[in-house]
Amino acid sequence: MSKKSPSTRIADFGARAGQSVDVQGWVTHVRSSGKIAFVVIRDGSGTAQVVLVKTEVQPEVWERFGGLTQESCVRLTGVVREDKRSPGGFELAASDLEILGTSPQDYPIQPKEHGVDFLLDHRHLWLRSSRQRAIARVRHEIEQAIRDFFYERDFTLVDTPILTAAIGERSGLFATEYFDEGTAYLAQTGQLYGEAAAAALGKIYCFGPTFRAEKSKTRRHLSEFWMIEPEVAFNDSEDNMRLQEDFVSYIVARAVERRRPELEELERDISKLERIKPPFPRVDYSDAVKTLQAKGSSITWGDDLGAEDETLLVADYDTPIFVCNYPKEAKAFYMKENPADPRTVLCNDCLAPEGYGEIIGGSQREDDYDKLLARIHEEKLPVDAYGWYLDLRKYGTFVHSGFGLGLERTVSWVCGLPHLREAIAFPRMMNRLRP
RNA sequence: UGGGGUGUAGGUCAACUGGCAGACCGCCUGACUGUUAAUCAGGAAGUUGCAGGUUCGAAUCCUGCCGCCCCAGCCA
Repeated sequence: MSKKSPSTRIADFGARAGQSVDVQGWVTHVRSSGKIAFVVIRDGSGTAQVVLVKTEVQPEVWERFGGLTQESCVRLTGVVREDKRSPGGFELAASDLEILGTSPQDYPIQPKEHGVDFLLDHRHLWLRSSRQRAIARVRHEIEQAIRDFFYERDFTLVDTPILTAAIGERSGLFATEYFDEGTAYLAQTGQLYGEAAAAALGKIYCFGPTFRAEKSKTRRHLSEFWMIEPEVAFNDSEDNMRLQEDFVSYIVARAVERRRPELEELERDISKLERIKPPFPRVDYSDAVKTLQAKGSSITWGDDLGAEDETLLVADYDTPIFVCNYPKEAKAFYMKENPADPRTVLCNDCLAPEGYGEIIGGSQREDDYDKLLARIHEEKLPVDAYGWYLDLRKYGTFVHSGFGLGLERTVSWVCGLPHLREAIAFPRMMNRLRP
């Protein structure tokens, strides 16, 4: 490929009206009317219509145009001009066309309906479509908002390990051999390491991929997903929920503020997002059970909320809600016993509206050495593996709380996606390891 | 893992009670100087998921297997 002057981004067309520029990108569409042709190209910054007139270009340029196919990579030279008939308001009157990368005639993705399986098989190409680009940009904005939120509040980012010994959640683990140390497991959470870091730095968060080998095939589960887990020294469960509602509201507001065009591309009802403001309603677990029973659910005290129960409960609200203080048996061993009702623990789930379900699980952590040890025994967990975790209660134990927010579930909710699989570039699910 | 559904052209789907394998989109060829998922004319394109069975005859009925989707459980 030849070296030429720096190319112009389509996003900058407005500032270059009347000037001659070079543009590099991929052909998304070709329309021809005999002696005039329209080529739509995409360069990552935007899409633009290019106009070629047969009588105004060299014969070989017109010839090359005839060879254009969907997703050909091209370099175009021409003058930017304003034109109401062009989709972006500007178009390029082309004088030269160079094909940088050809594309055969069998490009599989059409601007029409496709089945999910087909699209996921072609995920590497599907990403080029406008809807997928919009989702990627919203996800990016949310990730940046997350980092900004914690940075502004003086949290320290701590990267926790992905390869771990058996520790953390109960459900399925991915295993791999680890030198002479036996089996290592892909991390399901960074929380326990986060607790250790909180005693060093006060306010911390970790943000990374987590792995669950659960054999679940639902619209709300991935085998590999990204989780944000803050942990704050001296926060109790109430402080924890205040942090959560501020955090979620900040993320949503940021997406609405800076990614409105993308949300419109996704046909998201933005008014529903604009209602997301703190405080979020708190519903005590025991009250939730009574409400659900009154609505006809078969739930009894002690059960975890099923998906149907969540939907039933959330139907009364148009903001996220907190369901607080679940029975001990339904929750993880590290959650702090509720002094007001020892059958329960100081915890909360945050349920998103519109049926998106649980986006956060959070709790105050058990800071009493003996009670924590007793819970480890009750759950029949290997005490040896938790020696270092118990040390956090042995050496200067402290009230602390934290939570985990599922990134893909949040992105799905903000974008209004029907399934989690579109919320990440290359989803990993039970039956999908490639591309 | 359990329950329900589904599998036909590159894609999305039709095909009545078992009776000639179809449509649209895309692609190819041609026409067209302002198209917006252009339009018009023509064309190519199939091991009906796989294996077996019933039948004069199977995309269609039966058995087994496989893939995928939805729901549930688990969770974020």
